[in-house]
Amino acid sequence: MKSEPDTFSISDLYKKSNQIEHWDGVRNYQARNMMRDAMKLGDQVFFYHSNCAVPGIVGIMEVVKEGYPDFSAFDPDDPHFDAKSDPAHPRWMMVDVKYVKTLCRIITLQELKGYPELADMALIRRGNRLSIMPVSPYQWAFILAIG
DNA sequence: GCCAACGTTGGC
DNA sequence: GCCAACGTTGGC
Repeated sequence: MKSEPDTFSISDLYKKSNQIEHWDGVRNYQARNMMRDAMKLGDQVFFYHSNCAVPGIVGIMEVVKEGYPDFSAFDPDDPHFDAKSDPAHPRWMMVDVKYVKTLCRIITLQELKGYPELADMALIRRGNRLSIMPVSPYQWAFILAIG
């Protein structure tokens, strides 16, 4: 899962009470579908810092609540407000994630691009701007091992 | 700040 | 349903 550290970084998650945050504001159908259908309780997730000086994987978190309506879409004062989503027919979903650990170093996008083993990763493929992407068990183990 | 790559919107 | 215009993402 990507987040811009200027907006919400892994240390912001660390500082949350219970170290839990709801992953609101995602307004992309593919990403929503993953939170709605694919992400299950206890699933581990990489935290990726995007749109910053050194983009890359910075830590690990865990799904502690499965997909449910993103209430930030209902609030006209919220920057992620969407009039087409209402509580009766919520369009956008989110999950809750909990801090697990911060990696000892940033595994940078530049480094990730260098491994043939990761060539199939959605993150690596050119032009992929999804904010939530799948990681295969092999890719997960590989990245943990180089971290 | 630039710009390529996407996703969304809306006229037709 | 097509597709041009537009907005956004995010690396660089």
